[in-house]
Amino acid sequence: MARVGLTTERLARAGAELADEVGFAQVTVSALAKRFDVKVASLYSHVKNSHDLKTKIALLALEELADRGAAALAGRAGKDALAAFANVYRDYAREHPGRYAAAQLRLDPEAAAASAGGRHAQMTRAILRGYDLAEPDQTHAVRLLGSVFHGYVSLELGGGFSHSAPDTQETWSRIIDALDALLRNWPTA
Amino acid sequence: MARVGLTTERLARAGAELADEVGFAQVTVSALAKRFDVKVASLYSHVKNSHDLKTKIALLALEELADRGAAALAGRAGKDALAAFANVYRDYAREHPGRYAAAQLRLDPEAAAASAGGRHAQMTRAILRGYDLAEPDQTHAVRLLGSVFHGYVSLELGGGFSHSAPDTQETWSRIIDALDALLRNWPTA
DNA sequence: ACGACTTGCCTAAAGGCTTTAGGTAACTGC
DNA sequence: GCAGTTACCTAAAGCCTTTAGGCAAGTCGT
Repeated sequence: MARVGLTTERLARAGAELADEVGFAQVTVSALAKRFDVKVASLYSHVKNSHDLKTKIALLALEELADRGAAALAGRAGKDALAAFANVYRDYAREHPGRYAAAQLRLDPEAAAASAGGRHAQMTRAILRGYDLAEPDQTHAVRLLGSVFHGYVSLELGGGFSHSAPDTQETWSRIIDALDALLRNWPTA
Repeated sequence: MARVGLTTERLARAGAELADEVGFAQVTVSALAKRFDVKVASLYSHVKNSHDLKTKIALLALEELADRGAAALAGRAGKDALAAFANVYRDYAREHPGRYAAAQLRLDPEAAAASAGGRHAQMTRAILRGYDLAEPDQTHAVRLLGSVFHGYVSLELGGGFSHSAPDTQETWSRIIDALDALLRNWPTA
C-alpha cells in the first residue's frame, strides 16, 4: 500500500492537465483516480465531491490567467497593453483549452469571492487608464472588453470561425485595432 | 401499456424545456423519460444516445434563435437592425437559458452543416449592409459582432456582471451604441 | 372484420461514475 | 518503539447509459 502523496493541490493540478487532454466536461473523480493509480474513494479525503474538484480547477485556471495578465500588463500602456492582455486570453485558451473551459465554470458566490475574478476586472480597468474614459463609461468599456475577449476566444475554440477565409489571426489583430479605435473615440451618450 | 406517442421531435422539444428548467448540463435521457412517465430504454428508439439528444436540442435552439433573428431584421436597417438583432440574442438567452447553453454545444461537422449556423452568419452580414464595409473587413466585423453578442450574453448569464453598478441594461445599450459608432467608423488597415 | 406485420414501449442486465461508511497499514512524534 | 493520526483501501448503494430481446398496441391487406 505505497502512499502516493495526494493533496488537494496536486489533485487540482492533475485535474487541470486532464482537462486540457480530454476536455473539462470529461474530468471526473474516477478518471483522476486512475491517473494517480489509486482507488476512487481515496480522492474523497482531499476533495468534497465532483463539483468541488471542478471548482478547484476553475480557481487554478483563473489564478494562472490573472498571473499571465499581470505579467503582460507590466510596463505597457495604451494599445500595447490592450493587445498584450487580449493575447493572454487567446493564447491561454489555445494552449490550455480545458483550463479555459474550467475558468468559465459558474462559481457559487463564496468561490467567486475567493477567486481571481477581481484581479481580472482590475486589470481590464487598468488598461483603460491609457484611454480617456470616466465612469460610468469606464465600466461599460470594461464589460465590452470582457465580452469581446471571452466571446471571440470561445467562438474560435468552439470552431465557430473554422475553415473560412480570412484566417483568424488576421481577424484577431483587426479586432484589437477596432477596439483601440473605439476606446479612443468612445461615443458620448 | 398505453402509448405516449414519443417522437424525436417531441423529445427534443421536451428536452429544451427541461434544459430551461434545470440547466442544459442536467438534461439526461433518464430525466426526460421521467417527464414522459416512460421507461428510460424507450427513448433509445427515438434518439441514438445522450449526445445525440443534446445535439438535437442544440439544433432546435439554433433554429429558434435564427427564426427570431430573421423576424427582428425584417424591415429594419442600420443601427435599428443592429440593436434589434442584438436584443434577440440577449432576450433569448434570458428567456431560455438552457436552450441558449445548448446552442453553444460544439457540434460535429455533420451536425454543424445541417444547423442554422449559416443563417446566423448570413443575418449578421445582412446587418452590415447598413454600414460601408468591404471584404475582408466585413468578415472581421461579422466575427466581432458574434463575439460581442455571445460574450456579453454568456458573461451576463453566468453572473459575471452581477451586483455591480451600473446596471446591465444600461451597459448593453451603450455597447450597442459603441458598436454602431465603430461600424460607422471602422479603422482602415 | 380479422389475421399479419410493424413498431412502440417494456423488462432485464451489464457497466460506469459518485458518494458514504468503516477498516487497515503506513507515516509522525514523544 | 509505541500511540496516535492519516492516507489509502474494501464494500456497498444509488443513479445514469446503453444494449438485447419480448409483448402488446397500432396499421394494413384482404
